[in-house]
Amino acid sequence: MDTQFQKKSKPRKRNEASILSAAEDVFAELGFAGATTSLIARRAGIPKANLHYYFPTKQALYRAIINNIFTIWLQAAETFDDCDDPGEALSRYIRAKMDIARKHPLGSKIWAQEIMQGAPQIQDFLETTLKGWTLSRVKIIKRWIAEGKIASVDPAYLLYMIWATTQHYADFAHQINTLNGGQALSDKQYEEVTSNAVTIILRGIGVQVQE
Amino acid sequence: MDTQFQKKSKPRKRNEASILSAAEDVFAELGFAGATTSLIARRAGIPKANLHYYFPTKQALYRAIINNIFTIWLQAAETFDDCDDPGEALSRYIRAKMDIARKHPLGSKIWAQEIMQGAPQIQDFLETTLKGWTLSRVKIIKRWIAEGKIASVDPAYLLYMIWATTQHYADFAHQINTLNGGQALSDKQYEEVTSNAVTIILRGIGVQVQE
DNA sequence: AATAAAACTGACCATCTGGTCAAAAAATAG
DNA sequence: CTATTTTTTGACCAGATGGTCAGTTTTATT
Repeated sequence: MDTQFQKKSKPRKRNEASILSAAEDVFAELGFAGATTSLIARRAGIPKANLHYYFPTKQALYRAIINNIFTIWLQAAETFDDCDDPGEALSRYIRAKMDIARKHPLGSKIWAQEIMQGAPQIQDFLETTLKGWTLSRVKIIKRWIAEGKIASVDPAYLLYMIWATTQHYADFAHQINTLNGGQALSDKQYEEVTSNAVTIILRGIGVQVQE
Repeated sequence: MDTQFQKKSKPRKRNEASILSAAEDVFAELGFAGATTSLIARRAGIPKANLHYYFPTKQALYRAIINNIFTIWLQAAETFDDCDDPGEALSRYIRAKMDIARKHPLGSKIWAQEIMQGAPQIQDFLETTLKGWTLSRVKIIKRWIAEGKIASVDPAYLLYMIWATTQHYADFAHQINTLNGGQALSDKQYEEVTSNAVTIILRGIGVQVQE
């Protein structure tokens, strides 16, 4: 029987889920090189040999997690649509990115560490999907500039700024929490921080924004 | 004789320098947990036992590097002075940070990984020096707002945005280079990117900026 | 209940880890 | 040049690492 269409068994589903979750934790905390399969197994509550039954190598496990991160990345990417109103399109995109930073901080950290290490696992993604997406958005932003809808700024640099700001709230959450009296940002604070980012960036590129 | 005032011998100076340089490389690339003393020693061109003669433990070596990063951080911090003109003060600070991001990308990456891992080595610095510095700058920014010199934004969130944008160019240099046709940003591009950041942020908080 | 397939795991392995040490070599001081 | 201090290093250690495997237990199917 073709295993491709075989339903995943109950224990497989349960264990793969808890391994992936533990691995996300550990990879975010220690990076690929620093993470150990025995620590991941311990956090997942299973023996190491069992982990290797589901994911034969540390690399395979890491790649599975990288795949999840891509999926999330693509979801946010889709919110940047070719809209007539740059203010609406950009504010929707920034908000989507801020949302992801809050909901998936571990993925963001793993991504950051991958890039810092020279993207050994995701270089092809950068060169194909990310590059393609960026070029198409650069075109849209250029059109907005040509139509006089936003100030003349280099589109790529604008995107970098959006990425920087939004990912910062995931990657540097610990630093922000420390400055916030040791507390994570509340829902209200996070909404403020999001509005703040949207406002500064939009006003920064000359888009009127109602407060 | 008091060794504290003893001049460092020639070999000591030479070796400590090359070890620190190699260690900065490796820690930035692999994080504290992932870095190995034998790899650092190999890159420094000395046997591992010799490395441990100068830095008894991996921690001691790491702390020495963290100390260097603090020094650099403080240098940038000083450029944010209590100036009458927010535009001038902020643009000077942003430029200083961008400069550091370019000149010391490894330090920035090590800092980023420290924070992502929950700041095991620098928590006290965050709670004392960084917190104190931030509070004092928040006061200055609040005064600017009260005087109507800049728009009403949360000062802390403004600082986060500045940190995010400037550090991004160090931490995510590889991603940016990939999107830049595999080339590092040229001097000219880096100047553009810096001006772009200054412009968007200043305009974003309602400061006129001449282009 | 019988069978086949999937899941589990203790014990094991070669290699690498941070770190030590004693003895040799090089640098420095008198 | 001699004596002393500093530096260098191969060999070594106990523990951890990623990964394997054979045999047992659990689950699913009939």
